[in-house]
Amino acid sequence: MPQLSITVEGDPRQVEQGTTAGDLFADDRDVIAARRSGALADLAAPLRDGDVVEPVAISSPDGRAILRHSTAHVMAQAVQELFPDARLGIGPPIENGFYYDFDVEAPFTPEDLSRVEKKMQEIVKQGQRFARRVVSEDDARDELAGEPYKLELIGLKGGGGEEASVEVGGSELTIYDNLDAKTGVLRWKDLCRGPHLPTTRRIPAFQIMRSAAAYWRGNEKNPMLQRIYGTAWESRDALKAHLAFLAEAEKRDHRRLGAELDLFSFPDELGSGLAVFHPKGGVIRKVMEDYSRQRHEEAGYSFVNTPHITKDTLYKTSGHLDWYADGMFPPMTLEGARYYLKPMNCPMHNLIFGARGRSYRELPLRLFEFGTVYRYEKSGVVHGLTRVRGLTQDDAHIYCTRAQMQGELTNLLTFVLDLLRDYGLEDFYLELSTKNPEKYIGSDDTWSEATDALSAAAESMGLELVLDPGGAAFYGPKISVQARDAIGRTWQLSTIQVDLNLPELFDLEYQAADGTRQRPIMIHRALFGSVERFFGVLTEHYAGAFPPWLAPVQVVGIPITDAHAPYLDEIAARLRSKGIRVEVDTSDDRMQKKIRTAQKQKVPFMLLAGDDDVAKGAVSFRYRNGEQKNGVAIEDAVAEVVAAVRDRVQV
RNA sequence: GCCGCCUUAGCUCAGUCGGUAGAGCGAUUCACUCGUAAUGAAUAGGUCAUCGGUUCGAUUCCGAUAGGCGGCUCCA
Repeated sequence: MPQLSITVEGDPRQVEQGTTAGDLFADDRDVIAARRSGALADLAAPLRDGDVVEPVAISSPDGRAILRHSTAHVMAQAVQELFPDARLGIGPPIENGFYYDFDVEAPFTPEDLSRVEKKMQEIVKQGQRFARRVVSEDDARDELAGEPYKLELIGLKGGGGEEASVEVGGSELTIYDNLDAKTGVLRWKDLCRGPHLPTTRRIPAFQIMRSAAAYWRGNEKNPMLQRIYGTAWESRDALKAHLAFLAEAEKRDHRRLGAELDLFSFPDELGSGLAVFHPKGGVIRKVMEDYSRQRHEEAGYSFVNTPHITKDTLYKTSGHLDWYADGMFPPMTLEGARYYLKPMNCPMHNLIFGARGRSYRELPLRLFEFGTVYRYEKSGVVHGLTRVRGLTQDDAHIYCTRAQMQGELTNLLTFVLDLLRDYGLEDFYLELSTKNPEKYIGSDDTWSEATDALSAAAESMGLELVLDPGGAAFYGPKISVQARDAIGRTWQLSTIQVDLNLPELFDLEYQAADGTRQRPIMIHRALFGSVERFFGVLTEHYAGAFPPWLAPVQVVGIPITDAHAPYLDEIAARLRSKGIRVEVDTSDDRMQKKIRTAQKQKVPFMLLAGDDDVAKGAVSFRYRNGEQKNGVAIEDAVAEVVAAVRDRVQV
C-alpha cells in the first residue's frame, strides 16, 4: 500500500492511502469534522500526501457552525417531505443557530412548525449519512431543475458574494446526498459547499425557534420567502443554557424595564415611535445630558441651538431631499413654502458657520447641540427606544482645515472610547462604512481622502475596524460604534463622519493666513448617537441596575418602624444637600416589604435605621446584591454614597 | 413598507362553544409598628384597542384602521 506523510495535531505520521480524518479521530465522538491543510473538510474526506490535519470539535465555533448547517439541511429535508411543493432558498448557519428559506404557497403555521420539528427528530434518529459529491455545472443544473433558486445560485457562482457562499462558495460545485443508514438509498440532496456532520445522528440537540418572511437574496423587489429559524447545540445542556439565556435576556429588555422601573412609555395617543420620559427616566437623561455638556465644554465645543422645522430649500441645498425624502415626515405648506420637520442638524450648523466670514484662527470650530430630529421610520422597523421617530442627537459639526483633520479625528476617537468607558459599555466594535456606489456625491478622490483619514486615525490608535462596504451616508464615510442589546442585536451608537462634500454644497469658506479663501473640512459626529437609543442600550447593559451616578433614586431610607422615619429624614436631608437623590419610604408597608420594593426598583443603596442605629448615631446599609453592613456612622455612610456617585462606579 | 402573530383593569394574565367579565400584583382606605425580598382586611378600577359589517343580541364571528411583537428591507 502506498503511504502518505501527514501531520496530525503537530505530529508527523505515515498512514495508508485512503485513510480519512474520520479514521484518525475515530475514538473521539466530539470530533465531527477536520481542518485539512487549513480548510474545513468532512471526516469522510480522504487525506492527501502532505496534509496537516486538525480535529474540529462539535463545541468549537467551527464545529457548531457545521452542526447548525447540517441541522438546517435536516430541516429542509423535513419541510420538503411534509410540503413537497416547497422550493429551497438558502440555509446557512448563523450566530446561535441557523435558518432555511422556503418558497411555499402559504406561510408556516405554528402547527406546521411542530410537525417539521417532529419530522426532523425522525430524520436525526435514522442516522442518515451526509455524502459529498462533486458535480459539473451542467449536471448540477440537471439535478436541480426543480429548484429555481438553486439554479440562480449556480449562475452566481464566483460572483454571488456573501449570500451564496454556503451553497456555491467552494472551488468546485458539490452536492450533499443524505443516504439511508442501512440501505444507502438517496433520501434527499442539496447543493452545498459543506462540510457536514458524518450522519444526522450526530445532532445532539436542536429546536425550531420561529418563522418569519424574508426577501430572496435580501432584496425587497424579489419574492418573499418563508424563513424558519432554529438553533442547535453540542449537548442538551448547551441548548438548555441557550434557552435560559434567552429567557434571562427577555427580563433585561429595555422596553420591559422601561415600564417596570417607570422610566418611559410610548402613549398610543402620540403615535408609533414617539416616547415620553417619566420622571425617573427623565433624571437619567438629565444626568447623561449634563455630563455630556460638561465634557463637550471641556473639549472646546461651542453650544448652539437650531429650530425643529425649516423650509425645504435647506434640504434641497444639502441634497437630503434627493436621498431621504421618503424618510422625512411630509411637509406642511404655508405662505407658499413647504416646511419640513428637521431630520438632521448638519445643514443648520452649516448656516451658522456661514453666517459671517470665518478666519483660519477660529478653526477648528466645533458646534454642538442636543438636536431633536424627526424621521419617518417605516412602521415595521420602529423598536422601543432603539429605533424611534423622534430622537435627540448629541450632535456636533467640526469645521477644520485639512491639516487639522487628522488630529481632530484621533481626539474624537479618544473622546468616544472615554465616553463608552464612563458608561461601562464594553460589548461593541468599530465599523468603517465606505462609499455606496449607488448613493454618493462628490469625486472619488475626496472619498478616498476622507476614508483614508478615518482608517489612519483608527490605525494610529491601534483600533481595529470592521469593514461595512457601501454603508456610508451620501456625503462621506464614517466610523461607527456598534453595540449589542440583550439578545445580541447590534445598534449603531456613536458615529464620526468625514465630509468634504457638504462644505462645497453650502459654499463654506474661511480666510487662510495667506489671505486666500479655503474650503473647510466638516466632521459630523454624535457620541451617544441618539440619546434615546443610548438610553435603551444602557438600560439593557445594566439590566436596569444603573450605577449610582445614573440611578434615578440613589438611596432609599427604610425605617424599621414609623418612629425611625424622622431620624432617616435628617440623614436624607444631609445626603440631599450633597446632591444625592434620596427618598425615605414612609408608606405603611412593613420593613421587609420596603426592602423588597427598593430591591425590585434596583435602588443602589438602602439605608435602614431602627433603635440600635438611632442609639449609636448610625445607619445600616443594604446593597443591591443583598449584602449588608450594620452600624455605620452617619458621617461614613454619607461619604460612601457620595464617593460612589462621584467616582461613577458600579456597585 | 413587506410576511406572520398579537391587543380583556395601571401591570401580568384567566374567561365567555355569541346572551356586555374574573384573579394576582399595583392603587386607595383602615388596622398592625415589625431588624434585611411580600402583615391582614376592605374599596375603587374595564364601552373587552378603535370604527364598520353579520346577528334578535358581538368582547367573542368577518373586515378596515391604530398600536404592539418576531423577522426581512431600510436607517442621513
